[in-house]
Amino acid sequence: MLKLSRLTDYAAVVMAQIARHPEASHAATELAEAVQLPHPTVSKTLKMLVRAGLLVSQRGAQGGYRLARPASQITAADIIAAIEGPVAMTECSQAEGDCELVATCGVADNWQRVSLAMRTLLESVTLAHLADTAPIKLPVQLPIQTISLSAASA
Amino acid sequence: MLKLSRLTDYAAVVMAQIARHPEASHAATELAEAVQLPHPTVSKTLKMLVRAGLLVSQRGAQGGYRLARPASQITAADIIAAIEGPVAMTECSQAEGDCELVATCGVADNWQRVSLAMRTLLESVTLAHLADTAPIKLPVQLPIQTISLSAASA
DNA sequence: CAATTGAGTACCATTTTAGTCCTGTATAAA
DNA sequence: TTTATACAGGACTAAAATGGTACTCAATTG
Repeated sequence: MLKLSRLTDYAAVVMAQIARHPEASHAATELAEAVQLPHPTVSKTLKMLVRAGLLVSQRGAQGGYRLARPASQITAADIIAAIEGPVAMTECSQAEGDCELVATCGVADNWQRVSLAMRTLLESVTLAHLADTAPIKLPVQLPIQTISLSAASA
Repeated sequence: MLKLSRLTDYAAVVMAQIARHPEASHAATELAEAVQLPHPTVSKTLKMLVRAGLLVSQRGAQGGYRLARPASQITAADIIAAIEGPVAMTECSQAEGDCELVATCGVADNWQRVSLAMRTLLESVTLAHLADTAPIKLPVQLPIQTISLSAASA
């Protein structure tokens, strides 16, 4: 289904929750209650987000998590990458790209273009958009024509 | 990584292979050799593609598989859906949509919009594009602004 | 120093995915 | 009509990813 993993889903929800109160520090326990998810799982997710540089953590009493930068500067692609690794539709879309079938494959180039277009789409959606309870209104203005399937230099 | 499953990847490769010789009937064995993949796996993939209506099969001697319609009328989304089910980024993006967290989630609507934009993107890429050994040149002209994040009626 | 809260690690259960095999059935050609 | 070819369907197994839990350590505050 080309679905996000459940943890990624959680991550988005939690990030949105934090983004709605950007001033405060949010303890894992508090967040877990707010989003109605098991505490250890939320905690795990938060740690991944810290490691990816999307959140900063403060230990000790009165500690908790805060956004590392404004919600408008955190993208859906960032969140997905934090949990699942870089957005890439196929083996060969990744940097390492050690697929032994490249010779007989014949679709690698084109998949990579599609993959790039998807990444661009996801990079155009910010946490501020996601956290907004009202449906997003802004036109994204994706320059998809120039990116997706013509001369991509990847 | 928001990655395609390996079977989906195979499906795309096999479909492209068939698309390059649309006149002939292609036996599973022949295709397996052409793309250098284990025969039973290719066979399984082919069966799924038939069930999804993307291929038609012919039993008996000289039988095999052919495209059910021109390559230009089969999309990447079709192929993905044939193997993985409908393209949907989150639980709640699907028709059934029985996620109990909708209340506390707060990002469902917006994820659905993103999901829809991705689906549109994948629907704009045809098998003819994928099968083309040269990088795709055509501008896709996705009307993404009107679809992705503004008033979607889903 | 004690209470709070995050960090790290290891582990287990479940689910999904991938791959194989076997038996049945339709078709075409000899 | 017989035989070889080739798809159909389903059952089964193995492997991997995923999700979830538990436990211990480290840091900060008061």
